[in-house]
Amino acid sequence: MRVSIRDIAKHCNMSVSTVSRALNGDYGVKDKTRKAVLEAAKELGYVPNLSAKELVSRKSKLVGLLIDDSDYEARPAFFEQLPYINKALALHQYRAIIYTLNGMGYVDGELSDILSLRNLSGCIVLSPLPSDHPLYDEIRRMSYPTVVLENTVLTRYCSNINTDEVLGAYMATRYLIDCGHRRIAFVNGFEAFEMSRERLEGFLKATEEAGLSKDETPILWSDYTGNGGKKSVQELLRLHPETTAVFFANDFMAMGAISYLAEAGIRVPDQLSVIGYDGHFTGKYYNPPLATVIIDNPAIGTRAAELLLELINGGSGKTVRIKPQLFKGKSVSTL
Amino acid sequence: MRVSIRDIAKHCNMSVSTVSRALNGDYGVKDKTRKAVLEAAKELGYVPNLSAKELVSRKSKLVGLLIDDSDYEARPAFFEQLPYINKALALHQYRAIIYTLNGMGYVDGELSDILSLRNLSGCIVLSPLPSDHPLYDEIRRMSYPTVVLENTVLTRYCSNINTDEVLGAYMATRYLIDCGHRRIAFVNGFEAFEMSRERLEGFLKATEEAGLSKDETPILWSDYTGNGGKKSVQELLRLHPETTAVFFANDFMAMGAISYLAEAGIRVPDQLSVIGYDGHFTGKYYNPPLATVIIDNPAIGTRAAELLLELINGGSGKTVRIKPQLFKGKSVSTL
DNA sequence: GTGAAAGCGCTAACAC
DNA sequence: GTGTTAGCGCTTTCAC
Repeated sequence: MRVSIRDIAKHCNMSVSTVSRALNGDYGVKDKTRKAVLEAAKELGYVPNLSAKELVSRKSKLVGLLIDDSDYEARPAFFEQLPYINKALALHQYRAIIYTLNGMGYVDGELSDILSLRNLSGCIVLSPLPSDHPLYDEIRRMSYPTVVLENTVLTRYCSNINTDEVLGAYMATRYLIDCGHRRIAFVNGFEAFEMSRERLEGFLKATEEAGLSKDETPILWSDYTGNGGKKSVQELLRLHPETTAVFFANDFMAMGAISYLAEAGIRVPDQLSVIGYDGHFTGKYYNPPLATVIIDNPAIGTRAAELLLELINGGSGKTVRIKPQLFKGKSVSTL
Repeated sequence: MRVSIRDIAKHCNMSVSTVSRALNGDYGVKDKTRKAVLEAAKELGYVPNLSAKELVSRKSKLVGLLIDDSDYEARPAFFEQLPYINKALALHQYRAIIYTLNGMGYVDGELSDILSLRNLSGCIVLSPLPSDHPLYDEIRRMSYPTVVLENTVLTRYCSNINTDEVLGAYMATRYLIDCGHRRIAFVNGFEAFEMSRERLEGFLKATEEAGLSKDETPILWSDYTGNGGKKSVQELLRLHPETTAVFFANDFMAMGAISYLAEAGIRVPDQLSVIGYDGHFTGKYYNPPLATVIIDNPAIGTRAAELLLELINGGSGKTVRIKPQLFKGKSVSTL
């Protein structure tokens, strides 16, 4: 049978409350007592029962991780963040339950239910969702500690963490400009995402600063997938054949485009320069190695977990911005 | 305050046990009673307290997902499987806790502790680990429902699920042979992994069947990373310049190699044919689209969860093999 | 510094 | 078919 604190108490000739206090590092136990308890616990192979702990304390050392239940392509960042989230949580004995929720079929109140069902201490919303998604409204009304990625949802109980997307897009565009390009197209992802709009802002900032006209810098809207990138670049070549460089709002679109261009006999970067966004790790093995803006997913994962722990411990919601970094690769030529 | 079954009982003028029975779909309650309870539950906004349920029933609807806490490159499959695992589990109200364990620093007994700490119903070991890893020994001794991926650990309480690696590697090699190649190299990953040895077996089966000699079919050992692939292809060109096709035991090695080859001015597939393994989704956006063997991660994820649920419900350990599928891409030429 | 006792929300005998 | 009651393993007053 399983060893409980009652067994330890018996073994040590003490009461269960003393054992409990000793085990939990509370004050009010003699060093000697604590030592005896700890020893007995080890000897008997005691493993605490968290269900019991959670029942009485009305909270668990469990947090929810929410990701959108969509295609894998839509959420590469999550998977680079996860180990870091887990590591930061584990430092404080927290664990993560993964919820894959259907972004489309979201039912109001779902999140609150998820949280209260298991007495979760809080949650991290990892997938970017359209800014007007009901989940965000619910978070604004809730009083559960929550951290939201890639979206601004700031309350007493909710922190945000984002890459500085405006800066990232600015850096990418600026790099193309610095390489002598003036005919620069931007292929963006879904407009409903806050990050898309911010990336656009960064693009515009750089092009305007360089005095490039709207005609020189066409903007296309796509869907963040490789296929979408392929289609967009086809359209781009048709409508704006004078383009010399394209900034794709993520790496997969850039890859899909380059793959298509190669088949069409258009060489990257000799005939067309391409830069992506995200810093997906396969980019460095791409042919050619893909210029991109690296998002610091380890930092985001770690900070997201830390922000959540702060909220759980009574802190207030805040916003954190992570700096991106340019990776030049070999997909951009100098004119 | 939070609504409990006691509140519902009061509200309906019944006892808590009746409410409990009604809520849990047990027999022994009149339809009318159940209906009243269900209605009251909804009206009052009742959310069950799983901690309490778990405490008394001594088990939870929680399973552990174990992944190795190594570089992202080492575990792409997991991330394609996760949504399917989650979906299959959710069908039976199960949820997954993610444990990132340090494969290197594994302490004997760790897994059992993880499982008993939260009364987990079982676990799925998702990352391939060296066959002699102590974790597998522990699983062989344990009596917790466990599903192991990519390794043969079969007990009363432990099922396996694997891709048919021998077949997959055979298909890849056979494809190269069918395209007229006779000088075929194989760049494998870590030998300590069961899947590596099986992939080798498939390679050998195909080459022997075609009557190719050992000299014609050199074997190199690498590490499943893009960088490793790059280094291996360099070595290969030096030692076996007569090679016309290379089979890499995963896609990232193949990508790293192609990326290097392009820089070195060697065209794929014109001068050297390349096929990978895994079917990583970025392969289809690669330049050129990468020939590979597609592992059916959705099926593996779903089946893994189902196997675990079977074990939890008293079933016995079994082995399941999933068929891989050839994707021809454009990285292999016909001689 | 330690013990006794109540109770967290729920299930499962056992009675009726 | 429904109610009563005794816990599940633990924390936390409140005494002493």
